Amino acid sequence: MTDYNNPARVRVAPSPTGHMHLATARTALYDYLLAKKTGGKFILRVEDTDIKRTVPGSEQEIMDGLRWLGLDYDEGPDIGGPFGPYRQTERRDIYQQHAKILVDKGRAYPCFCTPDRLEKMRQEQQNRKETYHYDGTCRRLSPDEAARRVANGEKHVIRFKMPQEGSTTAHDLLRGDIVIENKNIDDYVILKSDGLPTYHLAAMVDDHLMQITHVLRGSEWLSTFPLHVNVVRAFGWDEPEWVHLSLFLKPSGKGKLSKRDSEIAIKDGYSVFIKDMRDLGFIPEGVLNWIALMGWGVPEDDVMSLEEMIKRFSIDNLTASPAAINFAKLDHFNGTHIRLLPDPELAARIKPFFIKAGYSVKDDMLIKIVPLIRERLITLDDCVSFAGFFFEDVVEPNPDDLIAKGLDAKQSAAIARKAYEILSALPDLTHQVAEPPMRAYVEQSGLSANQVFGILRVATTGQKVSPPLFESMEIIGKEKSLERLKKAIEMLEKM
RNA sequence: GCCCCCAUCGUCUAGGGGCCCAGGACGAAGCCCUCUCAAGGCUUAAACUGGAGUUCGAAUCUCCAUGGGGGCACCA
Repeated sequence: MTDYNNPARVRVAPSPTGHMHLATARTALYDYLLAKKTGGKFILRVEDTDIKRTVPGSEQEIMDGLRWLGLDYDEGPDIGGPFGPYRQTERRDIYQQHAKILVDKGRAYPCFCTPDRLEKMRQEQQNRKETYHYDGTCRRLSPDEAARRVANGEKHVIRFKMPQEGSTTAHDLLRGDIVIENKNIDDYVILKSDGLPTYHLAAMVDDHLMQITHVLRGSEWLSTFPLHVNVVRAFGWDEPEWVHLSLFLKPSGKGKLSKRDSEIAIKDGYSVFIKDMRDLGFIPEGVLNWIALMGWGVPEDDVMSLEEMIKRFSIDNLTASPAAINFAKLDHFNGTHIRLLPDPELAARIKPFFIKAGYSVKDDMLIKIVPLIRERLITLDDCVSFAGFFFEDVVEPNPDDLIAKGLDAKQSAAIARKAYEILSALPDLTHQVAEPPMRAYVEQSGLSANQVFGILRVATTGQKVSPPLFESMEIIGKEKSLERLKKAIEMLEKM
């Protein structure tokens, strides 16, 4: 059982090597929930030690993404904090000092093997169908000789000296003890020849120095978990609590979700990148609820706000098995949370989508439209296809759509003329005023409401599917509604 | 190939030895409501990977097999 009474310090530590991914968002969410639940701190640390892979703008995208989701961090590269800097390339000296500590302790050693030699060795081992492992050439160097060569300026890396005997037991909150034979763990490079650390050093040093209490990370780290535990112990530090989260799988369930999958998803209006989510019309509440439940089992009432998630979150309810992502479920949560938004809030959120589609939005009209389309939206972007016609001067219906089901153009025109007659005689077209006489007409004409209202719908909105007819005409206004109806009559008469 | 992790409806999951001929959600199908489309309500189909144990009793514990996933870099 996890103690939720002590403030936790948790961190999300993405590397700025591309677009921010769903999995990063979920780790951040759980981190955030744990921090808030315990009154602790949620920290963003940027792991940018691989200069070659660093993508400009990526760090900003991560920060924007976290804020868009509403996962505001308490400490981070742009806002600082008591344990900074929060960008690993700015902590270079710290890692070098710590690498030296390990070397002095005899727990790490300089390695002068060239990348070429290593690559050749890898090839040979592969040919012999062996697992790649460092052959220990430099491990066998005497400390004096190694020190001399380092002093001579010879190019080198620092490797961690794994014990060659025995086994390591590492404890994970979700999976219990993980035991592995030490001989199966290589002497990993912890400090590269460019002077920057690898993850194995940097993350361990930072987590300790930043007083991280719980490390939540993807289960792709499970295989190097025992190494990390050894590094921490070599320093003589206390370990944080470790939680290896389940992986996200492709929608097919075949293989780990990768950045490539976004290219496929985008064709269907989905994405695995947070920045796309926003543009596609997904809202943070929906995305959060969706990713929260992949890897976290809640018995019932699975529609939750961030606040509710904080209340209900528990590490013990996290699941260890990989989860295939399911965009249909994202639709569901997005639609559900859209329906939960108050009118003015929803209005503010859909406005940019109308504008992006080229409409000039009138706010007074927008607020009236919101209740009509709320329960019809899966994404915010859907507002355009549902309600764009409200901001249109004229609509261009497909003539064939004006013909009611089971009737011909002539009959449809007659109905339209009658409707025009009834509606134009009314003082205004509020739905309370307009609907009763039209219902009465349907009644006495022997036609179906579907037929009559269908013609009116296509005539006034220009589309076969629309928000409720009379409520829509009310917003369009009497003048414009009749104008559109008249035009439709003309179209029908020409057929 | 080697090492590690995981295993309940199509998907996400509840389940901690009897409360389970297995519950919820998404999706699917049907019905109701209905001016279209939704939303909403009701209903149905749909799962404990297999085999050995342990036990009076196993979805739950153990082992093996199988399947799935991850890792095997001077990447994170």
